[in-house]
Amino acid sequence: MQEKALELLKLYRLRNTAMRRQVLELFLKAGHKALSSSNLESALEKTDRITLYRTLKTFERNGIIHQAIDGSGVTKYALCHGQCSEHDHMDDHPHFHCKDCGKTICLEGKIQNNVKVPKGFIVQQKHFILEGTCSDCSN
Amino acid sequence: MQEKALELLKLYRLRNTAMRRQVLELFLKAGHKALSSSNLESALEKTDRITLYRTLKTFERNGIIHQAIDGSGVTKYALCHGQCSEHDHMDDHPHFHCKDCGKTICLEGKIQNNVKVPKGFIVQQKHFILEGTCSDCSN
DNA sequence: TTTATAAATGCAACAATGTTGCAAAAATAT
DNA sequence: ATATTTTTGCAACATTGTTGCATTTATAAA
Ligand SMILES: [Mn+2]
Ligand SMILES: [Mn+2]
Ligand SMILES: [Zn+2]
Ligand SMILES: [Zn+2]
Repeated sequence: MQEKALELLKLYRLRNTAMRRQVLELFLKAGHKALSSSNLESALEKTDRITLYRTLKTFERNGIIHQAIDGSGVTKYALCHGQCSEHDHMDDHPHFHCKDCGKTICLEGKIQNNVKVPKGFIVQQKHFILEGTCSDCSN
Repeated sequence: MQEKALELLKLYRLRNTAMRRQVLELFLKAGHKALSSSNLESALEKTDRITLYRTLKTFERNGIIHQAIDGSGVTKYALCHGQCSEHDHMDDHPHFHCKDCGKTICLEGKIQNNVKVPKGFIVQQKHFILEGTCSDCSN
């Protein structure tokens, strides 16, 4: 994971700092699971929430992570698996939010939509949230 | 509108207070538009944000209003037009969020979904958010 | 390898929002 | 009119988002 993290930082021309390395490793480890600031904070050795905040913004801006909208009111991010770029995130997949454990994960597949919007409305992005119980919690 | 508000309070057996009447009237006037606490606060004459908070919770609990999840990070509520009940909201319709003016509205129609969830996952609710530019902002 | 430069960090500071406890006030039931 | 039950308003606290600025650090240049 460490190599992958360094690789990514180099690829995106971001300076190699302890915070960035660690946060990136946590996202790589998380895979399709979305992480909140507080998730990350408790997993980090040294934690300054402002620096973390800016790190997340930087990663988001660069298309390394995307916000996983889950309707919980908690801001969560997950690794971009496809190819995202600045302000043009391709995270066009549904998210599942478990009400029991609070976990949010990125699901496979594109969002289908046959929603009719009123005249004059222009749709630029879509978010599909499924809420319920995850496999860990349903047993 | 005043009569309608009083009617609803009676129907749900909620005590007729100034805050409840006014908030309800604002929702009735808003129609399909979702309102945030701060929206409401600036529209109210007398505003105690805690009382407003509890009023919204009460209305939500009773199925008078539902949260309009729009991914903006701002909690917004809109009138339940169908028949919602405690903890069983039927707000099974998409929401449109305008990035330009921040407005969120409830769209017509049920949410379609052909999303495949992994084994063991149980879906209880769905949210569909369309983001873009509303008719007021697209001109 | 040292030094210069550009960027990131850490802290203070502030705002907004969510949330509970509790005494006082108000709405309804008796 | 009075008793009972709810609601309100305030204090208080927590979490999160956000910016400015001086200091530190990473990288580029010499
Ligand atoms: Mn995702
Ligand atoms: Mn709605
Ligand atoms: Zn779960
Ligand atoms: Zn708009």
